Amino acid sequence: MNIGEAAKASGVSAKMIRYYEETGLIPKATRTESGYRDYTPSDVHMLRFIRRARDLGFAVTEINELLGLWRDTSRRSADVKKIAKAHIAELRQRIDELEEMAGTLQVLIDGCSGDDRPDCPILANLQAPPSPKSAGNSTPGKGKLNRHAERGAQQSACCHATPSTLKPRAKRKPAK
Amino acid sequence: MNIGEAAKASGVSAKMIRYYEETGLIPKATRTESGYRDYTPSDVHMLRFIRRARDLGFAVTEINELLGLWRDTSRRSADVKKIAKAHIAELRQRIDELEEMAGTLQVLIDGCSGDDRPDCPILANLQAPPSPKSAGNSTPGKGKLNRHAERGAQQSACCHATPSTLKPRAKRKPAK
DNA sequence: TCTTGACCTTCCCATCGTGGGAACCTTTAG
DNA sequence: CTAAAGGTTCCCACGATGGGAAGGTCAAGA
Repeated sequence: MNIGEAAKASGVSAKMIRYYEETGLIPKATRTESGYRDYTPSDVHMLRFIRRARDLGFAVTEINELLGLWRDTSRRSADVKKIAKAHIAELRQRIDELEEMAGTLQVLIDGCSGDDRPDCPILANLQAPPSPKSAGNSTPGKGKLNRHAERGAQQSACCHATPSTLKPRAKRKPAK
Repeated sequence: MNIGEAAKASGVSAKMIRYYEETGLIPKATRTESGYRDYTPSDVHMLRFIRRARDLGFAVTEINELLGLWRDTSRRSADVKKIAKAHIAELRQRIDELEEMAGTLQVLIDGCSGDDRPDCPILANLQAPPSPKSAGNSTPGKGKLNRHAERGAQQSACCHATPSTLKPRAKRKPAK
């Protein structure tokens, strides 16, 4: 079947299928004489696996590891569990961060009259947030929340014969 | 003071200060004779406002609206509250999505022995997730979680004299 | 005075996963 | 035979941020 049909059957868009192929997450599809990609039901199965993993929030690099284990019938479930646990920890961390934001914001919203008057605790807080907690905190600029946190953990030193580096295409140095 | 000092004093990196200026979130800084950007304590105040709003998860477009209200001393607090409420709704939605992921994943993790055997409910679920809920669901490919959801809500039709479009540099629409 | 190092400037690139769209080729239905 | 639908590659954009190169500026110490 062609890419459009595979997309419909798997829930992964044609664009993303090409992208996954390009980055090496999935093997290169075979081609028809005219150059169209051709997919088997087995390929669709794999795409659905990927789709589901994305729905659970796994990053593509993590999915790459999961796919390796999926294909390896002599895998140890401990390895799978380890990845899943690392991922859920990340999810919970993000949840915590968002909840901290939401909690603070809710307090401010509750304190805002929301009428025609200009006075607003929301703006007041943005303008001059109180020191985070307890007394004696005199370094207001240091308490970073690290909201968009720690995304640099790419190099997972995995090594199941990592596909083709899993890095998006070229980077043609302009030879300026 | 120069950009490095302003960065230190506000908690916003020099890179981001230049970016905010470029996108029109903040007005263009005055320059010294030699071309260095020059900041007043008032500018730093504004940068701290931005920093705090980012810490609460507000997107730059939302901060743009908040800044407009902040500067407008005859604002209505209702307008501020509206923005904050819209934002908290978004936060809670993201939290819900993440919690759904984490919940599902936790169940799978709990069911995984995590030993040397290959059998693993995590992989099994990725491979063939059960129908979302109740019986009779025969359209397994349709239940999108919409994880990276609805990000297209840019056009907020705000109109407090939006700075310089707030879009990062060029966009040269090919005049189609 | 000269040097050095720290800082500034602009400009480009990368991230991550996804979509939009142009330009062009192939398949299929009418 | 033609037109539409859908395939192909290639480039661009998003959002917010960081890295870094090439070159100018400033301040402190020899």
